Amino acid sequence: MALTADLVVLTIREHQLCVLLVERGIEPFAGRWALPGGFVLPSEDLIDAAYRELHEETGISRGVHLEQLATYGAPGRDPRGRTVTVAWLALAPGLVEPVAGSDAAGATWVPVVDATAKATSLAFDHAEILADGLERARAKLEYSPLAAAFCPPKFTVAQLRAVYEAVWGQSLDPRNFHRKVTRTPGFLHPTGQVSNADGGRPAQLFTRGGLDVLNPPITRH
Amino acid sequence: MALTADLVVLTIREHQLCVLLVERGIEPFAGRWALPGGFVLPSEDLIDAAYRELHEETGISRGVHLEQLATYGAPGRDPRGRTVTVAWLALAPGLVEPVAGSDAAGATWVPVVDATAKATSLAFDHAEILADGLERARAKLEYSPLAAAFCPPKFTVAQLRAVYEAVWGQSLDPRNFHRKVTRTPGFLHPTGQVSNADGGRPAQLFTRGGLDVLNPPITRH
DNA sequence: CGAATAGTGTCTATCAGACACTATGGC
DNA sequence: GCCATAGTGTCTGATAGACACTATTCG
Repeated sequence: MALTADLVVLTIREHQLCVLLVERGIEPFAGRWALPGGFVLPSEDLIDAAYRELHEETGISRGVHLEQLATYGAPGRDPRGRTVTVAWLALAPGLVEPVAGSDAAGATWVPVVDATAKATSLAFDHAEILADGLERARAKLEYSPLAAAFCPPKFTVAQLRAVYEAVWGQSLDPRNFHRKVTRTPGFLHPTGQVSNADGGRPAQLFTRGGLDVLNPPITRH
Repeated sequence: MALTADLVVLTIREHQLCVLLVERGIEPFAGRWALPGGFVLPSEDLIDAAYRELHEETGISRGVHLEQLATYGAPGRDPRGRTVTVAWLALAPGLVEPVAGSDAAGATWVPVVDATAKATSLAFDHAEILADGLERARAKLEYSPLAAAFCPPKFTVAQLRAVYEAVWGQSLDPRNFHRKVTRTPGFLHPTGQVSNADGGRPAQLFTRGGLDVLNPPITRH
């Protein structure tokens, strides 16, 4: 019984939700796009395998949210034989560049709209895993402060709103959003610094607060 | 690499949330309580293994909600060697009796207050798995119509409320609860029949509606 | 009748969404 | 001044929770 760890790594680039995909260099599915991943080592904890693969593909090892997604083990999912994969969801800030110098022939950020449109061209059952990961991410933005995981350590309310808009694919009222997130105690921690990167009035910079459940949630429409 | 399926099977008995536990007959952890489970067969789908184990322990094969919980694979979790387990959450109506004639030395419904109090006496990492299952069940009652999975095919609003009260461990206002669940379109489907089992005014009997997400949710205080 | 449970109506505080308005920067 | 973005105030409709009240059965 072979055990692997596969990763749904999401980030925001140019206001678009993107997923990290690799082009497979070997059979099966050589030349096809796949989620990054690999075998779990014999005495390695499952989450350590996920962190290791994440580091090998992206070069990053800190500041990334990582949570277990689900486990997939349909008997025919790998033509080489029985392989069970534990899938993980990782959320990375937008500034991360994937490294091509690893075992990934070419790791690239692909907009999820493109990836899901070409879902049938993904290797193994990775289209299903990707869909589950997207659903999990979209749902968790509502009731957890997870959106901040897509932002750099210090960020503005507008940056945070851009995350919600990219993940949900819908625009939100900037004024109501601002009021909502700043008046949820523990969600954001003000730094006193400002950023005027966008040409308008300078915006306050925040860091992530210690909250882990949003109550009331940020509602999606 | 050994792969197993373990089950957190919950039900309501006498207004108490109970979990199905078995007494282990063999080493390791012989004589200790454990979650029911067993090995996944070489060419068996993961969910089929979960259904099979569930059937072997409880005799039931239909009308049970079953969903994947998480996968646990810490290197030292099984003293016999590397074993990864996919844990499942099952919710059963209250009338189910466990069968003792299977490979389980003795499967019993244990109130979760007792099971969590004696958490350290559970085999393997089953205390952690049980805690995760309980947390999942409690959270899902809020935003899904899952509570009906604890009820027989036809049930009253009071029975449904008893599920929420047992799982959450808090009492709810019967009048507001009634208004809430009956005015959420698609949650409950009226049958036109009544039940007068409780001595007061006869109550309407409902079946589960087709809804799969409660919006707005049933809030937990 | 009283006791018990089922079910409805109503009040109030709160909140999401819409949107007018003010604040503060660059050009 | 003009434009863009940041941030606040206010109105309205919806809703959760508290609880008075009516309805229907049993004994």
